[in-house]
Order: sequence, then structure tokens, then C-alpha cells
Amino acid sequence: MKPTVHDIARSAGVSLATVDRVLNGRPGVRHVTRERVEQAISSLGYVRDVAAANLAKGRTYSFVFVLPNYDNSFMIGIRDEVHAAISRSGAERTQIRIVEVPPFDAAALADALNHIVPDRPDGVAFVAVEGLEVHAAVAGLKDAGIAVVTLVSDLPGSERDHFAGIDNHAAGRTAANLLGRFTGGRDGRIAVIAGSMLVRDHRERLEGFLAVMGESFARLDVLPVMEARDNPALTAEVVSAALGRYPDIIGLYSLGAGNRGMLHALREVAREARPVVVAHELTATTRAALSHDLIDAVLNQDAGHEVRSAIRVLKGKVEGLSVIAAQERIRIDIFLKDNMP
Amino acid sequence: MKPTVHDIARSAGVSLATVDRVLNGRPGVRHVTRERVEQAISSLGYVRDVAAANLAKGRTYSFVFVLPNYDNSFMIGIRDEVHAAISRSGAERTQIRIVEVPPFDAAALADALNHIVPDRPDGVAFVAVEGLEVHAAVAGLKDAGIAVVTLVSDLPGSERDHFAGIDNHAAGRTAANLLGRFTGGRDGRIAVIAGSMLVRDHRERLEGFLAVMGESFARLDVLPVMEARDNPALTAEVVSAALGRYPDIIGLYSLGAGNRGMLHALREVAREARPVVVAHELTATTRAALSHDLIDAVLNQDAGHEVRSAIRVLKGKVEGLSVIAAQERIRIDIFLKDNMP
DNA sequence: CAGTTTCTGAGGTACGTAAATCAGAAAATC
DNA sequence: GATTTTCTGATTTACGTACCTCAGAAACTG
Repeated sequence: MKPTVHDIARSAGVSLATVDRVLNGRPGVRHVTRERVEQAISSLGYVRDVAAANLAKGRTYSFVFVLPNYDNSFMIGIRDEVHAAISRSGAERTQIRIVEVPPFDAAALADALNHIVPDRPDGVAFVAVEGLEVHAAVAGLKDAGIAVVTLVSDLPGSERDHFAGIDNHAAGRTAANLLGRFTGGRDGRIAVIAGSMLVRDHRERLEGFLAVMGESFARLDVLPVMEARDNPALTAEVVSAALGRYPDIIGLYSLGAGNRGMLHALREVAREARPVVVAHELTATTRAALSHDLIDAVLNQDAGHEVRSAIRVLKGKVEGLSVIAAQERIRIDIFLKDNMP
Repeated sequence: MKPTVHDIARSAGVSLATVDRVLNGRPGVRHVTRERVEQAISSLGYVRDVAAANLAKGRTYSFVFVLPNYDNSFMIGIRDEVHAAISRSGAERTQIRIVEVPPFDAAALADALNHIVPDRPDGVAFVAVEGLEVHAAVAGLKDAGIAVVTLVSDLPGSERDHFAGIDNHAAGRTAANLLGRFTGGRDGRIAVIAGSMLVRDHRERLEGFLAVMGESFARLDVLPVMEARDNPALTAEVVSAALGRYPDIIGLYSLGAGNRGMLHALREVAREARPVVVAHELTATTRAALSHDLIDAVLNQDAGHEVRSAIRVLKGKVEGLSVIAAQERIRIDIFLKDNMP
């Protein structure tokens, strides 16, 4: 059956201690001996029994999740999922801590990350905000040998090990494709409402959206993006104003988290005059709007999947294991009212 | 830190052996003592360390996957995923065996399931075909204490523990919704091509499709479903004939696995006269067709997710553990050319 | 060649649980 | 009251790995 360290020791003609030294990269093994052991390992197809190893080590992985204390439904969902993971953590030999930081604040985020280093956790997951200080903080974490994963929002060019989130550019393209087709050949204007162009996700979504609009739906006239900082009242106002000013708005793309406000504005429009609406993130709000035909499609990233994936990847990094790539790719879910989960 | 059996023994004032008897339902414990131990377990919040337990037991889970030797891309994908799981199984204390059966053959499937019982595996996953003998076979497996999961195609009303697959009714509804909207207000006919109405998945998809077509898109005239047993040549012929006979076909729903044949027929139609096409399962074929605008949307069930989910659920059943419901729900993925993974 | 350093082997303990054996206590039976 | 049965406790071994100590061998150093 499955070969053990004992089998390797016997096969290589060395003692168990030497095998252990080779396996765990400890010093005190001559080069030739090390090679003999490695030869035996690969020829027997030995794989370390992670469960037994963890038991022996008594190791519990310690991870820190740095999350913005931003109270939109999606971020609340992320926090809930982390808490769910924490409640399961007993059985999974993981200890997870949440650190909250103010949203959209690179300095505060970098500060929080820097403060984590002395605790020497095994891994850190955080929602990235762009900024040189954040890049530096990531480098600091990596220098301390801490695994780093970005969550929801990425930090390309940094030393992070992995990004657990969606391709926002592709999400924007998908939104454009849906909106273009759902408007069904009619001409008209398209309004885009965003939170802030300072946030990478929103910017990327817009880029993708505009690209496809230009390529495939030239008949549609995309209005300049409206930024309303995901604030419900402001969003409602801005959307209302746009709909009033341009009666030929036949499509609306809400790429941020301002859905509540947007819906408020939409309800004031007569049913048959309502534009086609594509929004992001399946929450109680968007779910209800989907079933009442106020929103036509919702693009979603599965918060549970993202959080679980981040944890799996962190564990994998710590153990030096490979991950199942397909399992860790976060999909851009499209929900119509008929395929809501 | 995490309480162990030793802590419980101490807290309940009994020996380790007694705790073990209670934990593993072994006889030889007085009622009052058992209660004292259970009290200690719940008050300390003890959870058994599954890794340590498996190590001690030396247990390896043995599962059997019963799959049709049906060579469409999707089933090949399922088999590949099972093989991938097998190759990982060393590290996961699982031993997985594949049994192949002829497709759409209830008697052969039941026979295969019955033959598995004497091997006494811990769990069985199979692609269901309807039939009384299959229900009986499932009952036989359950009587033998074997966990049973249906994969891709369900067997409602049977004693199976879980279904790892999508809601095909909802998939059909989603297809109708997409097709209805993508045809953009135009009138015309819709053609539906299926494998066989004898297969539950196909039947359910059609039901859902027709329901939404009737509810929301009365302007579209759905032609009687064409069955071509997922045979490429036959499918091509049937689709070609339909497109020739009804020039006003503006939408096509391929709910089975006959995509290759359907695409062959579609390529003979001038680009601008092509209908809107919704198909199932993201394979190399449909993926290419999506990027070349031959297919407009693909509904997909993630084979990898289904297989991994089936294994997780089987393990959970054997261990008497609960599963993360959200993680085990197989989504109906919608892929446009922009959000293909 | 004695002394030092580097390598290797042997052996043990530990992790948390399962499972077995054996002995003693309590309860039931004769 | 002696015997049997049922319950309970104590103790031990095992699973596969990690990690520690100690001793001795081999290889270098001066």
C-alpha cells in the first residue's frame, strides 16, 4: 500500500532520521546520501501524509483576513463567509482572525498589514487598495515568509501569491454583451453608474464594458459614467436625474454597489419605459429585483467560494502543495431570475 | 485549546476507554455514565479530530463511480475529473474505482449497482437512469449501509442520499429566458433539438423551456422538439431540414449533447440569417463556437465541481459529518463569449 | 595521529484517536 | 454466599510523521 517513511528508509538503506532530514530539509546529510533518499522517494512514489504530519506537528494554520469595514451587502457577505470559516476552523486546524480597516484607504491598509508581520501568521488575505505603501507592505509580509492572497480586489505587480477574485475586465465585457443583446436591436443611450473610478474593480469593469460596447454595439450611445460612491441616496438622485434628462436611455449598467439607490430611482419609472438593467452581486436586494423584473441580469462573484478558495490557497502555499487550478478560479456567475440559486 | 478525548475523560471523571465507547457507540456503558460523558462532550465543545481518527483507524474510504461509457465531451469530462480525483486520492485517503455501464440502460445500471454491494465500498456515485430496478438497486445499496449519490442525472423518489447535479428544469427556464431576450422582440419560430425525451435531464430542460416560452414569449412559436439521440450526423440532418423548411427560425435551443452536428448544420446558413443559439455544456466544440459567434450562450454544469462535490458528500455521509450546503449546490453556469473560463 | 567537525543511526516521545486486553467492581442469578 | 454476567477503568499498541537526544562513524583539520 501507500509507502511510508519507513519504506523509504529501508529502500534507501538509511535510517528513519536521515529520511526525515531529507524530507524536511534539515542539515546533516551528505550529498550522495540525500540523493539516494530522494531517488527512493520518487521511485516509491512517496507522498507525505499531510494529516499525520499536521498531527505530529500539532500545527494549526493561523491566517489573518484584512477586510474593509464597508457595509454594503457584498462585503457583509464576505465577512459572514469568513466567520463561517472561523466556526468550521476547529475541525480544519486553522485559526482565522479578522482585522478591519477603513475602506479605500491605502495608508490604513498598509499600516494594518505592517502591524500583522510581528504576529507571524502563516498567511494573510486582504482586499487590496492601490498604493505604493501597500506594495511595500506586501513585500514586507513576503519577506517574513507569510503567504499572501488578495481577495475580491487584486494588486497586480505586487508580490502576492494569488488573487481570489474575478476578472473584472471580463465581467464588464460580459455586462456589455448582455445589455447589448437584451436591448434587442433598438437604438438608444446606455447609462453607467459606478461607485468610484478610484477603485480598481470598478475601473476594470468599465473598461471591459466600454470595449465591447464600442466593438459590437455601436448603435448604443454610452453616457459618461456616473460616480456616486455607492451611496444609496446619491445614487438614486443621479440615476433619477439621468433618466429624466435622457428619455431614450434603454440600458443601465450598475457596476458598483449602489443597487439600492438605483432601484429606488427605477421604481419611479413606468414599467414599460424601464431600461434593461444589468447589475453586480447577488444580494437580497438584487435577488428581489431580479424576480420582480426590475433587474434583468446580475453578475456575481461567489463570496463563499472566494473565501474558501483563499483559505485553501493559503493552506496550500504553507504546505508547499499545489492547488487544483480549476477549483480556485472564481467564476463570473450570471444570474437571471430563472437560475438564481 | 481544542479539547481532546483526554479532557473529556478528566472532566467526566471516567477513563479514556469509556469516552471511546460513548464516542463510537460501543456497548458497555451504563446509562448515567453515558449521559455524564455526553454532557462533558457538549459542555467542552469537543469535536473529533477526523484526521487523527482516520490515522488511527488506518481507514481509506472506498468509493465506486458508475459511469455510462458514453463518449460525448461532457461524459468524457466527467470521467477525466474522476480520474483526476483518483490521482489525488493518495493524499486524501480515498480509493476510487470506476465501473462503466452502457448508457440509457436501466437494467445494466441496476445490475452494475447490485454487483457492487458484495464489495462493500463506503459509497457509490452513479449517473441515474430511470427504472424500477434502479430504485431497487439503490435500496439494496442503502440496506448494505453504503452512501449513495446520484451524479449529473438524478433519481428522485429513490433512497439516494444526495444529488450532485443541476436543476434541469431551471436550466431550461434560463435557456428560454436568454433565447427570448436575445431574439430581441422579433417574431418567429424557435427550434429545439434534444437527445432523447426518455432521458430525465432532457425532459426536464424541455419542460422548463416551454414553460417560460409560454409565460413570457408568446410571440415566439416553438416547433415540436426534434430528437436525434445526440448523434452528430442525425442531428445535422434534422437541424438542416428544419432550417430549410422554416426560414423564420430565429432561435435554436440545443438541450442535449448533439452540438457538433447542430453546428455543422448552422455553418451552412449565411451569417446574417443564423438564429440565436443556446446550447448546453462548455466543451472544446461549444467554446470555439461561442468565440466565433455561432453559439450565443452556453449553459454549463461544472463537471469538476460535480465530481469533487460527490466525493465530498460521500465522505461526509460516511463520517456522519454535515456538508456546506452552498458549496455542494451545483450552479447553472451561463457562458457568453466574454466570461468563458 | 590526535582532535575537531560533519554526518548518520538508533531510539525515544509526541500528536489525537481507535481498538484491544485485562482486571476489578457492581449487579444480577442461582 | 458463590457464581455468573454486565459494566467500567487502566493500560497498551498502533497509525504516519515530526522532532529531539545521544552515540558512534566518517571525514576533515592541524
